Amino acid sequence: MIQELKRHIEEIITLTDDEFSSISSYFFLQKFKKGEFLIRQGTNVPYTYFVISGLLKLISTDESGKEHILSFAMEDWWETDYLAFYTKTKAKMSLQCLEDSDILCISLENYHNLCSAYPLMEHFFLQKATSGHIASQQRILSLLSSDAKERYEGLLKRYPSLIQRVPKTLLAAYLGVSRETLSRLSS
Amino acid sequence: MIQELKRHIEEIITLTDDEFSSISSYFFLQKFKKGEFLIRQGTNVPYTYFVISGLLKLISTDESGKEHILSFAMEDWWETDYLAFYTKTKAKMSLQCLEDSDILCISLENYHNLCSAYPLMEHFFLQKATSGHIASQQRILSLLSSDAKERYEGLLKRYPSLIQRVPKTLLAAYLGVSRETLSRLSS
DNA sequence: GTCAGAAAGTGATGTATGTCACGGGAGGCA
DNA sequence: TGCCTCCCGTGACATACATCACTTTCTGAC
Repeated sequence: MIQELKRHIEEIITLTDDEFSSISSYFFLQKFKKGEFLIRQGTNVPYTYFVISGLLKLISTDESGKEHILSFAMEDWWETDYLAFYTKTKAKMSLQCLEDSDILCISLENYHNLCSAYPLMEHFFLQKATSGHIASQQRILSLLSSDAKERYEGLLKRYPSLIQRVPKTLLAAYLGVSRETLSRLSS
Repeated sequence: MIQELKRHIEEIITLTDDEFSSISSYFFLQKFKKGEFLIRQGTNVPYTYFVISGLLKLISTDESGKEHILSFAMEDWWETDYLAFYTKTKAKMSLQCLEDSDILCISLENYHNLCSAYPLMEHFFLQKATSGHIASQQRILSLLSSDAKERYEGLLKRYPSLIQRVPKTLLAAYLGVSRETLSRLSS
């Protein structure tokens, strides 16, 4: 199970077995059932999560009760409410399981200690943060420049497996269109 | 001039004068006039830029010739086409001066060398990348959940100085609405 | 197998926003 | 002064999309 993390980290840096076994001790494994919350809007956010298997959604619910999906976190994704996590403030988002999931958790303190002990890991996280930033920018561009249909096609192209795994209602909440509009696009 | 960079870095980490003077040698200063391009869509992106003074826009021009603004880079901002910069591919965006600007430039090679020589700087860049990611996520949320008027008011609140510095046409291109719609919001 | 709830399609209608066209004002420059 | 360009406002009209209401299909629990 923890081997998934090793494989993932070694896509970017190389580690000895000893190093990795020490690194892995900064994490702990937790299993969640479909529907369970890892983070609830308004509560503390003690961990950042790494998805070994399963699928999560990061959502923000507005005053009118409408759910907006900031991201789907699949295998090999890091996710949390980063602002709340780093600043120790209350979550502005919720993180919820769409499937039964195996998750590695790391606390803020352990995260800092890990980076101090292993500068290579800081390098690893920098690359992850950078590519996350690039991906967000791409999404902003698609929201600025594409209509609903183009955004939908782009999503299918980038994550073809998603359409099998989540109901269209959720894809709509990710794309920023109504369920009905998305339904009419397909026809 | 280079002191702006020192002050900026020291908001996050602390450096001796010697360390900083060595760090600063990885950068060089360049002045740009209003209207000049730091990056042109379709060309190489040899540098990441730090804005000492002035104002830039990071834009993507679509097939129909319409400009979309990914960000305004003001004093103390780091900006480039990150994807093109890190992967040494051609720029998908342009970076252009909205005012005469003083800019520090760092090449990819120097960036890597700087991070290797000064792990503290890697830590600094990690924090910057993280907060950039958080800010992008906030922007995605506002595009998903707010209408044009709310987005405009949010922008004014976050960057009240912008409205003095850039024409409304550009604010519209940032918010993802037409110039005309934005104009009608104010009335 | 039955039933309740979720998911998905679809019609009618309302609305926010885009597009096109025009005019007026402010500022740079010969 | 006159001219040109950019910026901004505004009216008329088109359209993409939201919302509401209804129906059908699917699925999972018992």
